[in-house]
Amino acid sequence: MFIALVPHGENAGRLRPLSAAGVPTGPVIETADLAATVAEWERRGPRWLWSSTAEVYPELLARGVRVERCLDLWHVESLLLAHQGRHREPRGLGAAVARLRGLPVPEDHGPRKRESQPTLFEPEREPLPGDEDPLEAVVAVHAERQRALAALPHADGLRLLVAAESASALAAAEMTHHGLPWREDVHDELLTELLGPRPANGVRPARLAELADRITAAFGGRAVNPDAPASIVRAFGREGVDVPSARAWVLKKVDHPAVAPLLEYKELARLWVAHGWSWLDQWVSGGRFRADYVVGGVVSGRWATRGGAALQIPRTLRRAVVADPGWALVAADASQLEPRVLAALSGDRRLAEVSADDDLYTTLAADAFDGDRGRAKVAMLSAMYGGTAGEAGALLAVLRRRFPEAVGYVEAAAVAGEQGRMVRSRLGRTSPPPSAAWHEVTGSADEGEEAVRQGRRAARDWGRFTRNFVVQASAADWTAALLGALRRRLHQTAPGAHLVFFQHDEVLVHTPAESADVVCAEITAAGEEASRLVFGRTPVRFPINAVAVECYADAK
DNA sequence: CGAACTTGCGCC
DNA sequence: AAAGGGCGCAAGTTCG
Repeated sequence: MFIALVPHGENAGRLRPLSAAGVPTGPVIETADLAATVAEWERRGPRWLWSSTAEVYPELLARGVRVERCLDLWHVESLLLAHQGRHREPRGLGAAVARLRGLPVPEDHGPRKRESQPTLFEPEREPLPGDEDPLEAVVAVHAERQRALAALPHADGLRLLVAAESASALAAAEMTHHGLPWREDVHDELLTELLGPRPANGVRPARLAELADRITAAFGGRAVNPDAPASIVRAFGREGVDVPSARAWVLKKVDHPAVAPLLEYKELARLWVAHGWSWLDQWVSGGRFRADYVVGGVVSGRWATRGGAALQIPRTLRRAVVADPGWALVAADASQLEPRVLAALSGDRRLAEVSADDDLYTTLAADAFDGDRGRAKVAMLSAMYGGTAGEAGALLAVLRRRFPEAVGYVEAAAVAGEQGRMVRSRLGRTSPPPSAAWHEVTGSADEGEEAVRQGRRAARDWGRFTRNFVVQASAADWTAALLGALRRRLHQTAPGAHLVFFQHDEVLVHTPAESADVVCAEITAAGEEASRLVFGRTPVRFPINAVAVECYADAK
């Protein structure tokens, strides 16, 4: 059973039960207490149907209501449009109903960037095109999209994908709601230790000022702005040292007294600017960091975040992520997910055998690279990312000889991209078509040397993108299935435990300490469930390393 | 003057 | 050891 739901105003809303096929099975229900009504209906185990989890669910969570399942029309629309190569078209309910009714399609006004911790307020909703009733619009768009989905050759995969993506959207809202446990005192101590005491706003911390002085001294007393790359390059130039840029790895190779303080400055300045005291003020409150996740924010299906840089938390700050007293954090990551995904995608038997080991690269090295794990890894990464520099080409050739199906799979994807064709993930996430400018450059009739060179380069670049897309997007299929399975399992067997963080192939669960073992077991089970759902009966192993810790920094 | 671009680095 | 893929963010610089 589906229940279509449209909120309006202060915790009011309208719902309508639908059959599995999307046909209304009862009258419209009006409620002045949406949260209570949803909680009531939730006991019957429905699948909620709404225009966008990100818009509807946070308010329900704030009122203490969790739902088990939903179908998120924004994601349905997004995945189906992408499947047709229409990545640039707006996805909201207004756009969807306009397409359905043949009306002009309104622009999506993109989600506004959050400035700080979330506040709850009711955003003013624009009227739908043709003044369509929002509840009727949800029902109509859903029915039409289900028909469209059923007619596709990849219907099963896409159905699974929209379910997993909808579950991911629920998980994302719940993660924001619960927040990542964050010890402000630990963070502050760490900053003070590395940078000196907190300075007044706009003033450089003592440690940075001191390093800046040392840098200036090393350049003979002439002022250098260590925050300005051009200034650094010029300063080295005056000393007779030619550097192409001021990147850390470039400077590391330079022998000059300014290098050491510069590298230290860069590292600390980065911490101060990106995750210093103002970050703490802005993003952490009540002992929680509430990241704002954007599910489906990346074409490959990876999540993005809006504000707070939640997916770029420096490793040193993991010290500040500490479980509440009596609670534990279970940190789990899928080890070497992408090569395993490639093994399953391609059906390469020998690579599947290699995946039996928890450390795939060690076995790969023993199998084909004389035990040299470093080379084995470079070869595999080159296959998945399209690397050619240095040794990579030769190593890739070794890999190709030994694992022809696996390497052939990504190379076919690369060729498709070079020719401007779309590629798809296991479940049907679809790469965007290249831009008009790309076709211009690659299809140019200009036979000049420069034009030909540019065309080849653009083609190769796009091939690298599609080569990586099939792996990265299929990994996103797997993690979406994992998240869906895990949040369901946690709810069933680990009361109180909830997901608090997700980063590409890694999750954190905050749980009452006594449930930590159960949580670890459920994560393993969820991984097996995801592998079966996405890849069927594959011999490829997807081991997950799950460990209960008090502090995130103590994981692995 | 603000907008748009560039640079560099954090994470996977 | 670096470079291949994907991001977000902030400061500096240049553009209009």
